[in-house]
Amino acid sequence: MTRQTPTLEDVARAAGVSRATVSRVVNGIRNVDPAIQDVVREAIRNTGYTPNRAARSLVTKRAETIALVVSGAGDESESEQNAFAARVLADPFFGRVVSGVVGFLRPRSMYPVLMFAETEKARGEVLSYLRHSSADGALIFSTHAEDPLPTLLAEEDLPCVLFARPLVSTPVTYVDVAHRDGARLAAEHLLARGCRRVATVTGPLNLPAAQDRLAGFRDTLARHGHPYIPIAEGGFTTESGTAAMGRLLMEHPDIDGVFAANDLMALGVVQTLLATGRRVPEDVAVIGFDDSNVAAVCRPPLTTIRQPMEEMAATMARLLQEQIEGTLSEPTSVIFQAPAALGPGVRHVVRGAGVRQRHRLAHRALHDHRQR
Amino acid sequence: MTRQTPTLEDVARAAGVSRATVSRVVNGIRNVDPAIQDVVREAIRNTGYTPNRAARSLVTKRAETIALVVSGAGDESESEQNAFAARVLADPFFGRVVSGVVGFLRPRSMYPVLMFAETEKARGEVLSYLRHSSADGALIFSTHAEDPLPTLLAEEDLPCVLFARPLVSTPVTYVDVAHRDGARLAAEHLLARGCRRVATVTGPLNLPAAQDRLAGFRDTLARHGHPYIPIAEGGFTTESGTAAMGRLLMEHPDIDGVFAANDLMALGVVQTLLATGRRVPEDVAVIGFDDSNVAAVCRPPLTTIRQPMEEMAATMARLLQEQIEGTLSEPTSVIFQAPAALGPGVRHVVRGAGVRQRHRLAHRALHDHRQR
DNA sequence: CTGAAAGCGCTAACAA
DNA sequence: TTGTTAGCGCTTTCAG
Repeated sequence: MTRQTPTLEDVARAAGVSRATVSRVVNGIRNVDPAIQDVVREAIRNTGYTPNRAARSLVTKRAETIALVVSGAGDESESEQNAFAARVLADPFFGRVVSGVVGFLRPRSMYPVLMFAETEKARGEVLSYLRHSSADGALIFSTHAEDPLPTLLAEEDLPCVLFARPLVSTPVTYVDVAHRDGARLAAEHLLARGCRRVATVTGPLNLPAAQDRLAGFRDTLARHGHPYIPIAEGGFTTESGTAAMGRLLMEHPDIDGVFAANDLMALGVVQTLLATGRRVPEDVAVIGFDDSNVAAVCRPPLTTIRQPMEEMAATMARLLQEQIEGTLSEPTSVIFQAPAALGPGVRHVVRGAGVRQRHRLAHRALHDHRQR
Repeated sequence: MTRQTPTLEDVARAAGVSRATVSRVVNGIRNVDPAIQDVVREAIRNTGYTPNRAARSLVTKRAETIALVVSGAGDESESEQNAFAARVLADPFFGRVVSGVVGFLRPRSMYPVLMFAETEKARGEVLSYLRHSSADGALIFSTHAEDPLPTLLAEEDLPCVLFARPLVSTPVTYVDVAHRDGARLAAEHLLARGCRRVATVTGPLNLPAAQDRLAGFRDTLARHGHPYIPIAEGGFTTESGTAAMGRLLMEHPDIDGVFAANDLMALGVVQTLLATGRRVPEDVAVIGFDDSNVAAVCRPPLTTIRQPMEEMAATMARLLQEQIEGTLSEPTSVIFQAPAALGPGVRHVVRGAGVRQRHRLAHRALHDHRQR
């Protein structure tokens, strides 16, 4: 019934040459007579041949595929797994990331495989997937600070690139944004607006990103004569933003400016402010930090610090590719500047130029690490 | 350097049996002495063996992988390809779909590979990917009515399931929502609110979904004594909603109720209404149709017809699986009811129960089709 | 119930 | 420059 897909053998026969020769032209290896190349290419066209990935992968140990892994830390129960996936995927953050990755992969005819690694078992599957070269490497997006996956991958020298600097020091390549600089811009924005009683809703403080945004915000305000800043910790969700703002208002009802460590929380903050009869931004100015793109659909328009998420994701893919090809031997990090943008869709002058930094690791530390 | 991953051979040696026997227990084939099974399983545990997918796939012609394909119709230029991908991925619709698919796949330790097929070349790649069983089947999400991909797949009997009924009649399985019923609920909602001068912003009218939503809306209103309904065609984006509402107001400034054929457009509609000094919903009531989940982050809360997107996507995965396993021979369609929900997060009483329908195809039509 | 043997389609030495 | 050959790791007849 189902027509067989043509093999190298078929092409070889059609072209009157050996399999090896066909293989050579398919893989663009020189040392093939140009005339024969033409004949072979013609035969390929006639037969409609395309290489069988499984067969090729079996011998080359290359899948020409990369894994896009969303990983957590815990050991969620079966029932919580779907919820985990749903939560991550529902976040607009995800679409932007995939978009950036796909932008890099597409021209290379590569396709990402989507994996989740929030349990011990799932991590094991990711590991064996990579060990078998079912994927040549992984792009890791952790939702928890203590995610063990990066270390597990690094221990086995499996190619991977992280989104965001990991909490534990692991010799691994990552891409991140300059959180402190972004937070500084947020602080300056509020000050420039004339806010004098500012507060911040932070992300989960065990996350480096959340810490850095808080630190950058605090430092800037301190430098401007505001040594004490009320803070409330949130969980990067809209609901947590709503709650956190409620707590802040309880203690400090006269707040006139708020920096929310991400846009979803900023949304929650705005909702609480409106619900308590305050006007935004007349009474209280709010600025977010752009992980998602909710700022674009928000009324009133949300002021936010723009992260070049797509570019960051594309850069991750590029670094992974270099790692797979062996072009990149040492762990590297690329830090993007987060340019300020007021409101959604505002054209920003400062492009987010990536600043690549060599990550020098003490030999000893690396060694110790390998010893586990 | 890189430790070899253990093979069947290794396990066989450790267990003192042949490769074939190990393979049998790995694949759960009966007719293996229980005692030997234990020995083998122990050896598997000790060696840390996991099957090599490429090798297995080479012989079984099964990849245990499915493709999640976002396909367009046109033949976009190179530069437009990224834009295409970005547009689709930015839409929250996408996250919900992936979430639903992953919900089905995860418990089966399967992972989807993400593909785009908006050009001739990309379609070719998807086809050969499936022909080679690099993926066992495809879940297709078309963004255009004249997408040739479903037909191409059907012609080669490659397993696939579509999201939404295709425009051209193709013997292919699909999952859809009862657009007319949903639109009817939207109409009834507006009438119940007391609206008397209603209008609608439709989707691209070459899409069956957009046609059906329009038809359902019109029919219901006609039945209630409103034979004429102003309409403006949009493109399922926020901007197109803004523009369409502007056109409607130009001709009919006294509109007091609007049905937008999706939420993104509803957002645009609301923005135009507010911008022209109208209050929502006091002056003009707006109801959307939920493709994305923007309704949840919208102020004022958007009233919308809820589509059970995740369940629909999960059902697509299930149908594809059945097709791959050969359990499902004939093309089938599953139509979900779209329950009405007022505002975001409102618990709806009517669950979206899937109504499976056999899709009876005239033998002759099918035959003609196969002849191309 | 178990093992031996023959490939799946491809690449990569190694010869010619 | 080209062909021959030996596998990659697995499943699957076919004997035993």
